[in-house]
Amino acid sequence: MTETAPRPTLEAVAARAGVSRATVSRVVNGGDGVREPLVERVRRAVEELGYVPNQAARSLVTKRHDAVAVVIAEPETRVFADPFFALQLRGISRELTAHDSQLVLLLTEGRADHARVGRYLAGGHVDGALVFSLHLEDPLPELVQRAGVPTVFGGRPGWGDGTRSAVYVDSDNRGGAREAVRHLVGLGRRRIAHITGALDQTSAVDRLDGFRDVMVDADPGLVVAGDFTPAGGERAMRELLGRCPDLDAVFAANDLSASGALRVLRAEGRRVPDDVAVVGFDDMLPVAEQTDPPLTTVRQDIEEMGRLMARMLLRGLDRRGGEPGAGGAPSSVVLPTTLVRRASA
Amino acid sequence: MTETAPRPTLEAVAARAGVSRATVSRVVNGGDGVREPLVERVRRAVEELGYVPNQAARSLVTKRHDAVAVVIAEPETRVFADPFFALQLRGISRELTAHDSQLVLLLTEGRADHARVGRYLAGGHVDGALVFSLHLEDPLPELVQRAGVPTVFGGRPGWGDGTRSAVYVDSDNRGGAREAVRHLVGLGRRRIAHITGALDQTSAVDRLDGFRDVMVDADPGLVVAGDFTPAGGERAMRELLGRCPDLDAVFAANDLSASGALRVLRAEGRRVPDDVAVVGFDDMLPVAEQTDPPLTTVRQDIEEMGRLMARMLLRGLDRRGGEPGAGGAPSSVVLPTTLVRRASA
DNA sequence: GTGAAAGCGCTAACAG
DNA sequence: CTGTTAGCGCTTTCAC
Repeated sequence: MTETAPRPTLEAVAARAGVSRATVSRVVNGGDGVREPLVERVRRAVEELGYVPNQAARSLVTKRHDAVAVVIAEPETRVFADPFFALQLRGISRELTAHDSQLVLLLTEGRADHARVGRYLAGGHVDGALVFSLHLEDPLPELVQRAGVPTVFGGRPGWGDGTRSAVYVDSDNRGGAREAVRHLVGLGRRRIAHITGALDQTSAVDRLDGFRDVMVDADPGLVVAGDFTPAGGERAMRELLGRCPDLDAVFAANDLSASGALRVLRAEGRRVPDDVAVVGFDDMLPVAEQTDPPLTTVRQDIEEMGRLMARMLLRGLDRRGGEPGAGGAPSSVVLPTTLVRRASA
Repeated sequence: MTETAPRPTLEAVAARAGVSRATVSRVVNGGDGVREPLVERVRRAVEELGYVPNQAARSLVTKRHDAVAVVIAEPETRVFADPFFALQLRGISRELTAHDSQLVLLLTEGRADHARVGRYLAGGHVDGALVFSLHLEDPLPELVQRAGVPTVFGGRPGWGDGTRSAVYVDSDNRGGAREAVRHLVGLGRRRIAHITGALDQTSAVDRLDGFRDVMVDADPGLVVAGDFTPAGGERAMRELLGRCPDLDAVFAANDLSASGALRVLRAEGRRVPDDVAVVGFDDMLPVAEQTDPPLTTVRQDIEEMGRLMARMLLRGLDRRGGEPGAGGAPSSVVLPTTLVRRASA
């Protein structure tokens, strides 16, 4: 289990190098304003003792932690099954690493976890938080608000209380959905169905709104609730087929549910895109390119969203240190989407 | 971006409740030894001020952090693409949550990250570490060793220096591989090939050894290196087919590579299992059950491995607090595997 | 039972 | 340039 050697302190290094604690501290933190020979002596002492600064002590006085929490309001099962999170995390991770900040991943599955996460955030472990995958009525926004931790949200938060002024990064879900459906219309399809995402998330609602923008008076039977998973897509597709056997196109709220829909269509002997055209959302390569046929979908740059969230947060944090009010608070960003045509529509 | 209200301190709560800091501290930490009326007064003050203890200050004196680092030596891309990690993390997360400990996920992609992770671990942010997916020559074991952080490894570490005494949880990779190959032999197969995992990981080496245990003098051409990914499985299968067109069975080092192999076999018109029998390793349900045909594979309980790792670590940590030497250091565990028969062999 | 006081290991003025 | 001196916010003896 590895030993726990008592770690040397600044004091010890100072003694060994024959200087004061202050000098050691200076050297450890960049070493400007210390003459070369001393720097060298201190460096050696640090090396010999294997000294590493105690972060708790450091944070206590600096109030900085060089760590950012990423809070995902989903069970691990989903977080790790859905490439969406992987991509977003990759973007975030890249940006944080470049800023020498540590990513701390917090998964919250239920009410009990919320308390723990709240304590963690309020406990001053991190400089800021990146929060995703919010569900309507989610206590998280209020919680980070109360914890007093600077936060950037991934996706527009639903309207809780602390949310009005929230900073977020989102895709143009509604616009992207419109484009997808218009494309289907342009293909001559008339009986266009929609498999929604989890409707307790704004992204799903926005995509549904986009669908309705174009299909103003669509048969209500053509809209079926999914949940962003392949299994949900299968279920929805089956229901759709039962209810409206004459449909000739499907717009699924994301690629994962589109893949499920595709499986059902094939099993039912409907040809794609000849009998039924299918469009997804996300352009998650490992999914969209592997389906049979490859999926026409609305592309959003997920990794870039992650990167942007991190960048906005870090910028905001740095600003606190600098002149107050310089540049003002960052404001939310909505990224554009583009339709990617493949074989399914 | 949310405001940063200055958080109230113990002092403030004490003042408000009209007691000393010591008393507030006692109440906050369980409240034994404080008379009821005072407890009540303090509780109310805490509530009203929204007080949350500052962890940095607390850790500084207690040397506890109620947090455990999970270090995965893989890029996010793989971590999130491979359900293996999801399952293991789920097990860990469950156990840590039950112990009210926070999971801190650290991904290390390259040398630069190692330094950062080393600093993080040595910096005293966590009480212990769970480290996985070690590669041969990986500096991580030595690093945690030097950081002086109690650690449990997932999978037997390769033999670095600090590794001899390392505590780990592993599956019986060699035994499982033997069982898989024997099964194939029992089916009457004679030209049995092996697609290895990433051979810089002990699990892959052990499975290869298991294969060789049974196929003592197999044609060396029947062993091709994979890397635990579906793409690697495809590549290996293609090479195998070119090199030994007469093979009649394949044992793949994990389900993911088996799925790749299956795809190639189908594309090449080989029937599974009639022409070529295939066995995988892991029994990762979302993979093994979805392949066509469903995969016969060696099951290991990955979630349980995670849970066990966490439990062993926590137990070790608790022990430090209690009587020293009680029960001695925990020792490594090797979990058994079982063959799961489906349609592919 | 409760409070006073002494640090945990570090940084940040402030002198010199 | 370097050292001395105060704390950061908390827990924990030790008296009362």
